[in-house]
Amino acid sequence: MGITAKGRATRQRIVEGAAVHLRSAEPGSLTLDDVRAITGTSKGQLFHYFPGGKEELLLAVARFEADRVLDDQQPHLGALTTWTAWRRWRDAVVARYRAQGAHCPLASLLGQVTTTPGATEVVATLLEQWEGHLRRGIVAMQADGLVDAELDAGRHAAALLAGVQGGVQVLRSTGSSRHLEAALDLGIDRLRREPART
Amino acid sequence: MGITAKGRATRQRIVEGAAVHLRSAEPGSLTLDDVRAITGTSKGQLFHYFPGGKEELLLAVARFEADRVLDDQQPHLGALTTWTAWRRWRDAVVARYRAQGAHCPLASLLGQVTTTPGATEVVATLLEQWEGHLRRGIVAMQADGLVDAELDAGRHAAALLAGVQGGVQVLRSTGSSRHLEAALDLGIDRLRREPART
DNA sequence: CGCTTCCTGGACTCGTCGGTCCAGAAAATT
DNA sequence: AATTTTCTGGACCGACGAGTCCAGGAAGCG
Repeated sequence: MGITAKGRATRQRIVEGAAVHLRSAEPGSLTLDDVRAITGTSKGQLFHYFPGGKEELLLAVARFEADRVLDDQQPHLGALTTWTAWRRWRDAVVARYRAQGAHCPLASLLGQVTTTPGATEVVATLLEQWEGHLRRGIVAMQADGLVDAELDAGRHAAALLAGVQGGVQVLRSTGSSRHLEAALDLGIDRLRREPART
Repeated sequence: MGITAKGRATRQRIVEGAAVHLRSAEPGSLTLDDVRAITGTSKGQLFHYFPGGKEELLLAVARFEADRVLDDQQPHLGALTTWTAWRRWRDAVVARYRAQGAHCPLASLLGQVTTTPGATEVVATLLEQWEGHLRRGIVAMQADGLVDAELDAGRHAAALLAGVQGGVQVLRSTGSSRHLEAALDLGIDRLRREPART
């Protein structure tokens, strides 16, 4: 019945191994043989733990990576209640993606999953949580009178998230973090100056 | 010697046919047989016109599509000299990507090209031109006194481009144009209110 | 018309990769 | 200890798709 501790360990090893491969120089397209090689497992095990085959495996890895994305921005992202926190968050994002360079594990991953409901769901969830953190941060700042209460928090959170996403994408293509930094700096700065309206 | 008119026509037919396929429901991965089927050509022709094989073909299609991206934003993008022009440009971008929905031909295309210098070059060029238009628009507005002259045009152009890119990406994942619109509207609005600084 | 060059078609090869299958080792359970 | 379940290894298969090759048709050219 069910699964043993050993089994769970192996499954975990597979997911993490695949993730490691994605972070390597040339992730290109991840093949099951790649996973086998890096994790020291056999085809049998792969299909034992992921009966849905490659797709199920990749989706598991995608979820794993999606969690990392947010984790890497903590603890700042979870407590954007002061300008200092925003600043630290900004730095963490820039640092993370600059270090990552052209290799966005999630991106190269999702490029391989045939556009299936599962894949979009992973992305949607990630974006939702991310934006939620930003929005709650803005609201908290408003509650403390640090940001104009009139400002539409949801709208600004959405725009900021878009800026970050786009900045990262440009960074992946050109290698420069200029756009990411501009989007972050101007986006955060915008929160300060909103009261100047009319 | 060289190439005849007939040959050029065939080559063009191949590129455009491939582009059509990418715009269809399930572009997934474009195979040479797909191209063959849709363009009524043979393997021989494909390799005759693209000796570099699939990669060279895909790159040609990518360049073709990249041009379309900017063309679809004209004439507005080329003459962002009034607030009305900015508004129209904004609407054109939203309309284009909303219509396109989850299918970004360029994105699904570049996902298939093994990260080669050629691929990044296409993207880099596109982004560069795009940003150049935005920057020149801001500068023009500054010259006419419609935008604060102190404002860093390059920085704002970069942030705006990032917002658009990210907005489109979110739209591709979630189907909602909320982020794209927020990024555009707040980004453009920011140009108006900059003088409020300090 | 003869000759060269370009264009077209499609059969064929060959590597890759996801997925299947089953035999047997290792644990758990009684 | 017996038996049942879970775990592991790897040989094997079949599909698919990129790229090769060459024979033959069309078009330019003296």
